[in-house]
Amino acid sequence: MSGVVRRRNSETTRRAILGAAREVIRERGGGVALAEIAAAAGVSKSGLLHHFASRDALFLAVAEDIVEFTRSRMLNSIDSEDDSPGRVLRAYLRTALDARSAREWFDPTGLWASLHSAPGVPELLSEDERWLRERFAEDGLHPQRVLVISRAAEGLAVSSIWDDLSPEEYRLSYELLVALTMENGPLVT
Amino acid sequence: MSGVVRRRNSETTRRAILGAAREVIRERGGGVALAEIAAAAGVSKSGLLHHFASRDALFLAVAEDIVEFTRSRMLNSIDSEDDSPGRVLRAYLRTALDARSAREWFDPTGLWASLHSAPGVPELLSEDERWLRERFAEDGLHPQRVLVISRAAEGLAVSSIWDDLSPEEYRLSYELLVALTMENGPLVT
DNA sequence: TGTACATCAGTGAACGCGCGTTCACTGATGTAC
DNA sequence: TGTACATCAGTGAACGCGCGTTCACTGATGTAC
Repeated sequence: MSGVVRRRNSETTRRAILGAAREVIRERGGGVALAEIAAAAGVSKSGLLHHFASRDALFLAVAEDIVEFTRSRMLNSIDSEDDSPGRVLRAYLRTALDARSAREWFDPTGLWASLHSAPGVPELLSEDERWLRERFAEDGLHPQRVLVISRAAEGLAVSSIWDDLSPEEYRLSYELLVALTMENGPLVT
Repeated sequence: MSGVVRRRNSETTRRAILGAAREVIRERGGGVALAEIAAAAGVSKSGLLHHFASRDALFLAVAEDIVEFTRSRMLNSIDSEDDSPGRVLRAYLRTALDARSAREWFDPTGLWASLHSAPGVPELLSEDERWLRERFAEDGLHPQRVLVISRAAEGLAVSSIWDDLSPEEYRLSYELLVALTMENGPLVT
């Protein structure tokens, strides 16, 4: 066949850099040097720049990578047996409040805040948020519930990282939010 | 009297620098140059360094300033006529979700995330959060309500800045949270 | 009142270092003939 | 099969710039006598 077979696999290196970048930015903040990311990916600084033209380009790519990954994980997390109102919101809770995800979305060094400065990232996030709200709207749950529960999930995710929240308190909060999706109708009379 | 009268008022300059720092960091992110903060405060870079020994020292002072200011504003915002359960939480909602405050606490460039890297700041925030939780606990409102409402307020504050949330939607959310403090008892049966 | 000295907010220039970006180059693999 | 050439992932050294920090200094105000 006429397809080009890459000698050292370019796509693999690219993904290694993206993963390393996400990890290192999360751990050390948005101020990290590219050299540090490159080292974590097992490539030289020039090697990194070969795949991503600039710091901004890398940061935007990281943001896209996370959004795409998280969105698909949420969709996969929808329980196909579950056909009562709130199934999408429950999948969101599972995804967003899973310990790993929480650290991916919100984190002490401000992963998102760091990425936010790269051109294109704010637009990307707004669009993702809009998409999410639409899914929730189709979910059959009373709007009051969607609003309170989704915001509380976000607040909880933030707090779970910044403040020191005990695991029990965290689990309790999570279960309370899930329980709120199991009933329907307005929250206030 | 024997008190020292300062010629160019040191305290005034100090406060001007703190205010300028908060403003500039919020607008341009935690990566701003000290020169820019100094310029906004109407002082030379050396002048700034005369008051705050280092970048880290300045950032910690800014965090302390915001915490102190916000805490006192919340306390002042407690309605003395209001003696039903949830008065503290309502004061918190007023303070945290006031447009100005929201921008002070959470903001697109990650004011807190930026400050977070300065030594001492994480401890400061944890301690403030703990203090706040204690006030809420004394408030007479069912724990489920405290938990969901306070987290939702945080989530809403974050979202109001990062995502483009319409003013109506914001107001609606705010009023819903306040309404939730006006009833009592568990949220789920 | 005058004089000598101390204090201290604020300055400007210079230093040094870290980091993003550039660039010429390597060497492994693929293609044309 | 062999030879000449193209492609391209990845490298290392050097450049240049921005920025935090240092330092010697200024000048206004205060104090001692």
